[in-house]
Amino acid sequence: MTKSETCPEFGRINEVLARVGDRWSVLLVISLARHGVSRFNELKHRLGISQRMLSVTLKALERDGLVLRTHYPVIPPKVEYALSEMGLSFHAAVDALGYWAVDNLEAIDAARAQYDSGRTEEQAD
Amino acid sequence: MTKSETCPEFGRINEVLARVGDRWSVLLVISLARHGVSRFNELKHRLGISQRMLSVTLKALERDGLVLRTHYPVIPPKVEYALSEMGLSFHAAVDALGYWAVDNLEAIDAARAQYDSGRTEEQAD
DNA sequence: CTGTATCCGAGTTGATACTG
DNA sequence: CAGTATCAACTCGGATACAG
Repeated sequence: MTKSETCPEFGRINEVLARVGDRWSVLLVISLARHGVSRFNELKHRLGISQRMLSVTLKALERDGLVLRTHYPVIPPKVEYALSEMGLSFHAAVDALGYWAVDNLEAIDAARAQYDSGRTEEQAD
Repeated sequence: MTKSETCPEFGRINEVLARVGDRWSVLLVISLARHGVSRFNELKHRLGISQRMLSVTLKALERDGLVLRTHYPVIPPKVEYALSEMGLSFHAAVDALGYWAVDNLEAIDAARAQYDSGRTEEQAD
């Protein structure tokens, strides 16, 4: 684990965020919050995620207690995924970040444009 | 960019979050918020980050307008980094996530322990 | 349908060395 | 002190094939 002991100051927080803050986890949580209980292939399609990553991410999220898995012993198999209470609270925090992103999209683009134009002048050789 | 078009449902937001939501960016913003204006090596030590990643992340953050860079033309060189207004607002959102992580550390550990113990029983062959 | 196992290319990160 | 360049190691994600 290269990331477990980044620095004493952040320690576990960083670890948790690293685990639960990756791209697919976040997307999965948002998607589950929006669409409610969903099935495997449903999520797969909705997110455009590979089976492998969906399986891996879902399992990690389940292990961390953010996602609830319900397996119906029928044929063909049927499994439903839903957010737990903790998953819901996590979504709230993530959503805040999402809103921030929306609110600051323009500002970021502007900052980038300005930064890039500044650099362009310099490399005008 | 492999991540730009994850899925039509999330688009740009996902892109921004991917850019600004990575491990080092988050840590850097938190650290700058806590300790205020900081210098390069100061951050390097504080976070236990490599020169390369610090340089890369700082530059990206500066380009996105989250971090302000002040370069003093003295010898030896002195450069100070600080959060911009946008960086501050980003920190607010990120902090919420940090608090969530702190608040749910125990619950996550518990969930993991339970999940793992459940699996241990099963593989008792 | 819901997964798991394997292979493999691509992107990321860190160590090291060097510059201003 | 504050970076940048380069290279090797590692991780991640996707495709594929197979299993329950």
